[in-house]
This record gives sequence, C-alpha cells and structure tokens, in this order.
Amino acid sequence: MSLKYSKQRQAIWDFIEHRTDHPTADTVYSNVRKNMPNISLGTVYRNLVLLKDTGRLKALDVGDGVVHFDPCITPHDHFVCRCCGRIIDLPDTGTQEAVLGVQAATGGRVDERRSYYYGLCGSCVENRGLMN
Amino acid sequence: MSLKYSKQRQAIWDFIEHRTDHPTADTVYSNVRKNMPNISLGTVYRNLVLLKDTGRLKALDVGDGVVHFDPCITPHDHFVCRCCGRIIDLPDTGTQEAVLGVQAATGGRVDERRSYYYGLCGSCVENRGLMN
DNA sequence: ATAATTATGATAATAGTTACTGTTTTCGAA
DNA sequence: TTCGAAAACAGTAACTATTATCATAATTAT
Repeated sequence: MSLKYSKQRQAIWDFIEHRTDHPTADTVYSNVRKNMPNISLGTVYRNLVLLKDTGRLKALDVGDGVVHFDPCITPHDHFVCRCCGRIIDLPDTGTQEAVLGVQAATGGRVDERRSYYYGLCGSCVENRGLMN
Repeated sequence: MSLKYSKQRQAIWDFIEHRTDHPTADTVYSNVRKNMPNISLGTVYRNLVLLKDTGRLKALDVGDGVVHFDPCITPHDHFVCRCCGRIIDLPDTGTQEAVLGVQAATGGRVDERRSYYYGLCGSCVENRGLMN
C-alpha cells in the first residue's frame, strides 16, 4: 500500500492530528472545507480509511451509528456520555492478564482490546435535569 | 412504555432468546420468516429496538457496520474474530475499581462498560492461511 | 361488545458510506 | 526537465442499514 502525497490528505491530517474529540467523517469534512472549499466528501472518507489502514488513526464504534476517528493510537479507553454524546479519552483500563485469559479461553489470538464506559459525563451530571 | 402482545414479537423473541451468536436484524428477519413468511423487516427492527429499550436485549457495535443483538443481559465481554467475523461471548473482564477510577477521573457516572477483544478466533488460528 | 391503544405489513425516506469515472497530481526514471 | 505509470482527485451515483409513514389489523381494558 504505497501512498502518494496529496494536499487534501495533508489537510485532513492537519485537522485531526491533535484532536481529542473523536470527530466523524462529516465533521472532518465541514472543517477542512473551510480552507479547502471544494474537497469532496468522498476524499475525506477515502483518506480517513487510508489513515486508519496505515495505522495513523483508529476508528471508534460507540453505538451512535457513526464512525468516530481517533488520532491517538496508543492503547486507551473511552467514556461515552449518553446525554451529550461526547467521547472522552480515558487511560487504558485493561490488563495483560485479561488478554491472556481470553486467549486461553478461546484458543484464539488477541491483537486489540477496546473498552467503552457509558454513562453521564461530569458536566452532564452537574446539569442533570437542566439540559438534555 | 406499555407493550401489547404480538405473535411477531413472540416469534422474534423465541428465535433470539437462547442464541449466543449475536444475530443481526437481517438474520433474525430471514430466520423468523421461515415460519412466518410475511412478517416485515420493519417489524423486526421495531421489535428488536423495543426489546432492547425494555432491557431484554443488548445491542453490540463491533465495528462491522451492522448492529448485533445479544439476549444475554448479564455483564460479559466479547471476542470479535477479524477473520470470520464471529462474535464470541467472554466472561466479564472488567473490575469495579476501573469503573470507580473512571468516575473519579471524569466526575461522571458510569452505568455500563463494554469491552471487545479483537483478533483471530481459535478455529481461524488453526486454519491460518487456509481460509480467509 | 366497543373503543382506545398498540402493532402490523408495505413502502418510502434517510443517513452514512462506498463505488465509479474521467481528469489531475505526484514522483521516479529516462 | 520531461514522461509515464501510479495514485488521488471532484463529482456523483449507488448501496446498505435503519427509521419513518400510513392505512389496516390485532390486542386489551372497560
């Protein structure tokens, strides 16, 4: 899989590189479009998949029907707020023992673990009842 | 949310109740249809959501673009095979401490945790290179 | 039995994503 | 520095999973 440079991909990367809010393809699209008005949505999708397939991004499926992307590729977990939908980075809560246990139990091989914690985030707890 | 009996919902439940393979709406549809040929796909979706919203099913988003349903509602984790796509039940690998830690770190409230282990399942490890 | 409520089948609509196509850009080699 | 193959692009069509609509039918409380 040999990639060639493109300013579109660069712009996508520049946008997402330091984000911690796990944007969707559409969010990336509408933001990148501010500086590059005729980039196409297909290009955004294509490049996000490409960046994922080359290990620069991770995709998150939290259950809201949209794929979110995460430029932080070191192992960590996520908190998903059921109220505001925010996805917040957490430290890695997994253990090596659990992985080994899973492998022993299934006879398979684990190469990744993803954990999602669902609930109300800090600010939604504070505002409980005031907003939704 | 008051439910009325329907033989369609009953048939859907009868099909999925003891399944451990986490079928999708479409799988439920094509199976229930064998005995109830003119049940509609919309009815299947509506009832799966209803069963989920009333706590009889859980939905799984493993990243394959389709929602899977799980009739086992006690806390447990899942193994997702990257090769054959199978989703295999695992024991709960989470800890109370991790949940408390997440709550402390975020100031939020956790009501659920979902962990997915990805890799090759036992039989795909055995057949590595022979099938895909 | 009746009326209110809920569910249904059939179908249309939506949303997110992927595929196609003809043109443009990139980049290694001549 | 040009040339040509490979890769990427914009624009758009197509696809898939899911949800919404609506007129009719089944269920259930009175």
